[in-house]
Amino acid sequence: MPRDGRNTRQRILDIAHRQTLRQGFTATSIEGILAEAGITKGAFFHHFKSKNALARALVERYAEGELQMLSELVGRAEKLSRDPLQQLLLVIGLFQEWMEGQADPPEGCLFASFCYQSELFPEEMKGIAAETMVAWRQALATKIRAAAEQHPPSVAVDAEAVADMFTTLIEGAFVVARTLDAPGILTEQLGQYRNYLELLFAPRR
Amino acid sequence: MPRDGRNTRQRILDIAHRQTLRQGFTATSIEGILAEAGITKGAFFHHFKSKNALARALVERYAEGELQMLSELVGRAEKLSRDPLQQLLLVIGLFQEWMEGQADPPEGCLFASFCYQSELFPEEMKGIAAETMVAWRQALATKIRAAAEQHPPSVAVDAEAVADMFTTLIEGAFVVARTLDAPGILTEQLGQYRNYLELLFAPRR
DNA sequence: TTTGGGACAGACCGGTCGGTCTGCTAAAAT
DNA sequence: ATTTTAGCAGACCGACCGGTCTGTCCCAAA
Repeated sequence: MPRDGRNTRQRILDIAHRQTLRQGFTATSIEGILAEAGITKGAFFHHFKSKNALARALVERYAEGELQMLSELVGRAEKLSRDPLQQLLLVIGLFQEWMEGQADPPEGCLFASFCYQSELFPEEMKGIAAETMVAWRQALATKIRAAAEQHPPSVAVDAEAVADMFTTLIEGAFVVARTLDAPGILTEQLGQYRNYLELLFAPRR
Repeated sequence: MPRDGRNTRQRILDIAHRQTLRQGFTATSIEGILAEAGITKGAFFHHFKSKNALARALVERYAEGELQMLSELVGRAEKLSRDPLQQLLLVIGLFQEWMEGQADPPEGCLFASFCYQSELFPEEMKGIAAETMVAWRQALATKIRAAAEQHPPSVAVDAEAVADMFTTLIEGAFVVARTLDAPGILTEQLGQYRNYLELLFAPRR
């Protein structure tokens, strides 16, 4: 095998990812990627048979990353505490911690970027994003149900809805943070979510 | 004055709005708008001097609508109750009511659609969106502070953060709802928000 | 009745973008 | 040493898209 092309492929994906978050995938021209990567069309079309193939690779890679982060966070939380409520709070806290520790924190969600252009791409791409979100929902909902058993909530708790609130807040926080130029919104809103969970499962005195 | 061109202008804006939510503004070609509107380029460029002017008009009109809805909801809530907490809950409830009553409920937020392409447009367009979001924040934060005075919260309440949660949840809910093909997410998450507010200001027994 | 301008129609142009194709180069396999 | 092939370069093409320009029609004011 000749020289290793995986570096080039990764660079293309990285650059395309950043540009997509900034200008959307449609406005992300292949030539723009080439310019930033310092390569030519030959290189690009050697790695991706079309621009849509690049889109697919982008969301697939992103989905894998998100799923990996989910399992890692849940795993760590389960080792740090036995109580499901604490595990929940830990998942959120560890997520906040991770974000604040990032050198260049995420500027947005790739799924969100594509979802506002959904008509341009095959349905299956939305399916990949949907699967990822459902995975988070299920993982968190399981913990929420377990927490509700050990800490009888003061009001009825819809586990799925409370779980979806996590994804919802993150997606929304990206939009609001970008619009207001206030990156702090993300951790702030996750703090509110933690607050909500604690109130939900707090013993009524 | 010859025949009235305001109808045409409105139709262009309506069609452009819908297409932008579905494919993003970049992929929304002028010719695509013309085809759906049954007009020609002459008509379009008579009403808008450029495609970017159309973008501006779109977000301006949208911002006006959002501000009007804010003042209308707050006004109605203030007439329906004297208690600031109830007013808050009413604003959310009335918003839910309005959405469920819509023949074709909103498919997304125009600000969000533009924010994921922010690099393509002048900064002032983001400013318009920001002003709108800040208006909601301030209106809600005022109510939240008033509610906190009359109903001493069980934990510290960051009025701005709790207010921003409304916008955040809506923006996020649009993304999640579109991705999961589950339009119900929006009212569901607003229900969680109401829940949170009630828990925040509930008397501890 | 004339005329001026707003409301369009539609041909046309220049640039950009996705995609193709041919060919070069270096390293691994034989 | 030769062959093979992944990795890449870059000229080229056709389609599309934003924008311009000229011309037409219609209504209102003079």
